[in-house]
Amino acid sequence: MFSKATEYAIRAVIFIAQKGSEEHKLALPEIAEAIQSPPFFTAKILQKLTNGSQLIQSVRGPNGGFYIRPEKLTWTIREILNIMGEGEMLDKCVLGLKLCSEINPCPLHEVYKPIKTQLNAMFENKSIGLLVKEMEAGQYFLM
Amino acid sequence: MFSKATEYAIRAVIFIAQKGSEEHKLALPEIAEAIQSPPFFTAKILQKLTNGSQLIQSVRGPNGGFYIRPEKLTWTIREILNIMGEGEMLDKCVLGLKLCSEINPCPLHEVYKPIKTQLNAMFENKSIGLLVKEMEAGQYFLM
DNA sequence: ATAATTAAAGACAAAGTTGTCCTTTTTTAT
DNA sequence: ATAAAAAAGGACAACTTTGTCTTTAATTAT
Repeated sequence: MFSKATEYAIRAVIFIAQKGSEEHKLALPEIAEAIQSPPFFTAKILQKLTNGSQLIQSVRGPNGGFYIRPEKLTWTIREILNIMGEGEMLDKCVLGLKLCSEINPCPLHEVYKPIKTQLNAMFENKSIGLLVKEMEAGQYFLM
Repeated sequence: MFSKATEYAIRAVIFIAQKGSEEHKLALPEIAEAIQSPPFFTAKILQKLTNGSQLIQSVRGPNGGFYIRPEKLTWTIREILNIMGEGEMLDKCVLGLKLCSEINPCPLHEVYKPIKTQLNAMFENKSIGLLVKEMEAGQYFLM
């Protein structure tokens, strides 16, 4: 469904939100280990998540690392997808038709419509903070 | 959601099933035109669909082209996905966890479960023949 | 101030995807 | 038999994705 980079991005953000804070930043190796992703590749992804939107924060030097500001916990997975450039997937036609719409539907348009709605809801309703709360309540895994 | 190749594959199969027959085979340029796909690339994809599974038939020479045997009309989109090597997408974890399962769930497992079920149903219930029938009933597009 | 630590940035490489073209093979029509 | 038509198959190129490594810059602790 998503690229490797996007999968790693979502997993990394959840882990950082769960285990990190401004007082206790997480270093790259720890993050990569926790989500079982290639460290150098993960570094690139985390840069993307810090750069424009500052969904996560990064600090260099001793005791540096990554954390997420509390106000960013209201952001949803949809925002991660947008940053990673895969947000359009949730609007696109299943068959890749550029002009697919209600008045110009592809053969799967009607069946896919409710599924697409649920996919959108899933990614727009699950905030990072909620995911962390759910993870604390149950036993979930990121690797 | 799917690769370009798979999108083209699904659209091509539907078009061939709708417009072609053993008596009236469809040539590559006509197919590529109808589904707005790059002709040479489409040729490669059609080869994949003929080779092992013979989901579609091909005949060389004058008046040659592509068509689909009536018995293949019971096959579903899922079969196309399998041939194109993207069938696993329907079983995989949204976050790409290799070990994600009921007892080892990722944070999105529960929300995604019913959606995955519907995606599977969508691709396994829509036979090629049914899609053609639906297309004849309404106004649908493949480009 | 200096050294150590950490992420940032850039270069690079391998593999996969998308797409094009050319030659060969098969089949049909004449 | 021959020529024409069509797909099959192989080679190739551009681009993207995934992944690695090295150097640089920033920060902190001493």
